[in-house]
Amino acid sequence: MNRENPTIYDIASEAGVSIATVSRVLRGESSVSEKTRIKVEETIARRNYRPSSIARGLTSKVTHSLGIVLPKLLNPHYAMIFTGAQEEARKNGCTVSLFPWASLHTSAYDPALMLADRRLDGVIVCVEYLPPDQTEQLLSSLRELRKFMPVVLIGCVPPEYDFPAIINNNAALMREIVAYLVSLGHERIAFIGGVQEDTDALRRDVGYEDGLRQAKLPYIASYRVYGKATPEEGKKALDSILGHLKKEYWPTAVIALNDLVAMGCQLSAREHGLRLPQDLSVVGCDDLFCAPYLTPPLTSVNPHQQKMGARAVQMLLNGENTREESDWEMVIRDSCAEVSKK
Amino acid sequence: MNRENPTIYDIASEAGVSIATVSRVLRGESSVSEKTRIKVEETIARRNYRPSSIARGLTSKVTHSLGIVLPKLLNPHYAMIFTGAQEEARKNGCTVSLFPWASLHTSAYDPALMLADRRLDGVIVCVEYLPPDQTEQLLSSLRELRKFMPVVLIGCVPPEYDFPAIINNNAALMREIVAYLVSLGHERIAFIGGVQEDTDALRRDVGYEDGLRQAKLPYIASYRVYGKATPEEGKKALDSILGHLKKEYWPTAVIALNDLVAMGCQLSAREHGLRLPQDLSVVGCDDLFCAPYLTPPLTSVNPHQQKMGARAVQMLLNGENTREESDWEMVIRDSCAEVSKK
DNA sequence: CTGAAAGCGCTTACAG
DNA sequence: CTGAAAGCGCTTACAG
Repeated sequence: MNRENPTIYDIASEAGVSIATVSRVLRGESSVSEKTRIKVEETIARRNYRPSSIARGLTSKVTHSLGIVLPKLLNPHYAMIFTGAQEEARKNGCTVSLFPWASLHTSAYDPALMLADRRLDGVIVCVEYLPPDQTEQLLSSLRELRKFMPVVLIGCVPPEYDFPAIINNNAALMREIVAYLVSLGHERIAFIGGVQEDTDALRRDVGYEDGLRQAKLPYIASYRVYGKATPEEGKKALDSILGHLKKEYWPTAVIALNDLVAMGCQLSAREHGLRLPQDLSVVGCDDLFCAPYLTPPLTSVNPHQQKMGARAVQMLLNGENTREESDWEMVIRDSCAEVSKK
Repeated sequence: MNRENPTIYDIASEAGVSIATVSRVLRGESSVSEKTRIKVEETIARRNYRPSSIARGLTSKVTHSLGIVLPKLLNPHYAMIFTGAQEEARKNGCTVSLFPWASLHTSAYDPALMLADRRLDGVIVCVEYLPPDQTEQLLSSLRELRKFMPVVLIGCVPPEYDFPAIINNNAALMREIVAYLVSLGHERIAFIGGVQEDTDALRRDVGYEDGLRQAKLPYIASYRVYGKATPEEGKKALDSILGHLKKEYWPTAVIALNDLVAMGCQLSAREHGLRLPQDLSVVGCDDLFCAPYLTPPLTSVNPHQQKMGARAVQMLLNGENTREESDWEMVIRDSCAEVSKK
């Protein structure tokens, strides 16, 4: 492997011009004569010369690389955001690097700042639940980071975060889901998932309760079970509802925090001998690729993740400093049924 | 936003030392006296100084950033590889940037070489099926790329690719799956998915046919349907088998190229009134997170994607130039049943 | 143990 | 239209 690649000096001397001229044809400046441009381009091609973006970054202060901070890539929800961001970045000649969320809030050696070292052109941070004490630390990390590069947040961003952001209107989303289930005749609607103190869960609870109120349905505490947004926890949660309540009080519908939780609920329901969707309607959120292939195909809310990712990149690159609400749509499949009349 | 961050000069002058000394404490050299080290560290902390990795990269030739080229992040299979790579990279102080596969083989403006510009410390390329003419181009792109940085390949790498690689032994894997199904009494075993000319499909076909031969079962061409590795194509493929054959010839088991294809097969089977798994056993591959939540929970092959990603990073960082086989294990769930005796 | 100086590979005024 | 020169923010011999 020949790692001795030519530099701008090699090209300049071989083409018989100065490095300034080479730099000009590299950047497509029009002030170069046809003749010397061709000469330079020819030797660039012949030598397979590629200018170092590192050196460019040093002088021009632009690195054409962005960062994205994700809780976990394994949840396709985040993979979709990443993909949207990556595609938009690519259109603008930028790449995007992945940073683990941990680096932002652990008190380990290198907090937010291993990002800062990178001198990125900007970074997208997908926020997720944190215990209160760590929230404090995250915020100050982000403030520090912002001194080095633009930052935009995605997710259910708490109001005290004074950053440009794309936020989910989780309250409105929950209201719509509840209304949909009510329209199918459901009166016992459970809501599963979310960490109790988290902004996300808080906003969802608001919408959930709003929805119930609007339908003149009582809020029943046993129907609200908190937990992490995983299939396992979703299963556990529904297990506990079904285990603690007499059958006549069992919910006829359950709203899951996301599709992962919904998958766990479906499993729990099946294990309890419930027929889906006749005995239990389930609604998820995020509209993962597998939603149509679950049994029954899962009704979910599509939050347009790729669009969010792409929009975040635009905000970063345009220096927009706004707080926007992302849009979403319900995707009705077969996991909800009209409640059966007794 | 104050983008005027201090440089090593600022720190040096404020601490009353030379930039060489600051550089030394930055890199933890022991040859610095306790006293000046403390003095320097104090002013670094006070000014929130972060050395620029860009400038460092220029001098030291090490950028601490890796690249990964993926067909698509939306298939969790690749997200897992990425995650494994990212975690291993992190342990070594590196980040990893995502590059779309397209950039490697389209004849667009910037072929493989937008990667080269980045002067990465190495890049992982996950290979996937390409039409023969593009294969040629990919190979030459990779050879060019390799002049700039170490490259390791992951996947079903064709033998003519003379690169360090982590390869899947797809033939052995297929043999094991066939043997498993045979042990359940199956004799009519279909195999769905894969692009016919592709190395991956080729290797799998070898294993599939080996397996049949070993069980003294005939190879029946109608049971082998090619197609892209998506749920939609998987469904179409099984639809066509079930549509063209009399019921008595329907397969009792189907091996899907991957879990995505398997999901489509399950759907097709259900639509044709087949009970799963009694009437049709299904085996997938990749062991995606949703496999346990499909109906029935899908038996699949886990290829240890995170391990592959991590190993690839090690090879890159250690300059290992080997061709390794990745290991894997079958995860038996409930999607396969003994074939029902007539 | 510490500093002066060269160099990494570019871009960007500034002259001409 | 083109070149000489300074500068981007570091690291690394080389002296001392």
